[in-house]
Amino acid sequence: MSAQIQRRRQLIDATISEIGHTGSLDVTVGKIAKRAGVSPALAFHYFGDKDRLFLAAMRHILTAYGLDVRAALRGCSGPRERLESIIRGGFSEANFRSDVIAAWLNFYVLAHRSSEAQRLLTVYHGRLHSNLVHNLRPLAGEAADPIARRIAALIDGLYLRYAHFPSDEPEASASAHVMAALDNELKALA
Amino acid sequence: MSAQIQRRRQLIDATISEIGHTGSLDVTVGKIAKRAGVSPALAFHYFGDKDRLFLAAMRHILTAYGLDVRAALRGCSGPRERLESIIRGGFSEANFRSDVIAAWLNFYVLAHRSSEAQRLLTVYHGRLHSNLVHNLRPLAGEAADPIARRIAALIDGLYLRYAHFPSDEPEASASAHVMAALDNELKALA
DNA sequence: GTTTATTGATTGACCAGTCAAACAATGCCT
DNA sequence: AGGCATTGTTTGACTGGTCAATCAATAAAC
Repeated sequence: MSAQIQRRRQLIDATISEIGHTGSLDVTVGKIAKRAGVSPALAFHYFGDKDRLFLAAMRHILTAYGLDVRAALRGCSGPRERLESIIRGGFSEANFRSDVIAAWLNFYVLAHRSSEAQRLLTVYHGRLHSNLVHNLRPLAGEAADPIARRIAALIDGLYLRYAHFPSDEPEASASAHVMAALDNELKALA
Repeated sequence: MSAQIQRRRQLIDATISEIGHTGSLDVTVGKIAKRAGVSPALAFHYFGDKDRLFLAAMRHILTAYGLDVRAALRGCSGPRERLESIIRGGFSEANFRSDVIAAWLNFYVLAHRSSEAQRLLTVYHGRLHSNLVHNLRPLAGEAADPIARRIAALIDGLYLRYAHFPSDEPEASASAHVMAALDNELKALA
């Protein structure tokens, strides 16, 4: 029973790591298994097929991200503080690792083919959007929705850039950019 | 001699179209050739290998984009007008087709592996950035650089979202979002 | 008749997924 | 405690299919 979840976890980690290494979903189950130190057949035994292994890896990343944000939100009082937590969550250490970024990017590509991937992506977008809107409402009223869309897109865009030019936008700078944009949005309302 | 460029063009179009159809770079030369109405061997004859065919397709998209923007800039007088042209260029009909978007997305993934792809991507980023900065300078002075980074990232982010939720952000709305962000940036300086 | 364009046939590598068998642990009976 | 069955874990060997790339041969053009 314990071996089961241990192996699954091992294989999921190896999957993310291997995607990060090659930079694409063009990764063989053999390579993943070797990285995890088990035989390829075991991966099929636990996940059924390659796609389900990828989806499990992505689900793992998404829940980790969700936990991160929720933990950060716990210590906040005002909406402004909460918005900053949400923003920082997107660029937190755990999500800004280059292998995680590569997995995200490829996840976007996978969403073109796999309806389950598309569903997961929709869940992420929906959560981010509603988090942003909820905390923007008291500060921006009616304008909360369009502002949230711009902030979310800006986060994605900065993320995408970091994926290829790490030195360009280090972690802190990425958050700072989004904060600045948020400031501008709110200032413009006055 | 003319057949050469005609076939190349045919194959490049088929490549983009096929990437758009499957939504990924996981596309066989056979499929591309069939779509172009020629034998697979011909693709190898003209492009050498698969990667070079992809790169040629991407170069084609990038030059088309560059021409679009340059043409739009021609009719503009002030920096503000030029900025709007640049923004609209990113979301122009030609670049906002779903197959072109799919190609872009996969191009980002390809840039992880292929140094030539990375080079092309850098060229695009550099051109966009310098276009933005050049026209922001008279309006924003010192702040031109960081603003340009945010605008560029916002464009990329909105583009990425449209890739999966076309109904969410129709063409006009995407430009409008970026214009709004630009307004906010400039207003905040005052 | 020579060059250019094009193809069909083929090859060699790789890879997702299967399967039956080996191996380990766990409990259960006496 | 010691054997024995049952269940879960892990693997090596294999297969069927796919695909990039090659090449020698044919058709077209000039």
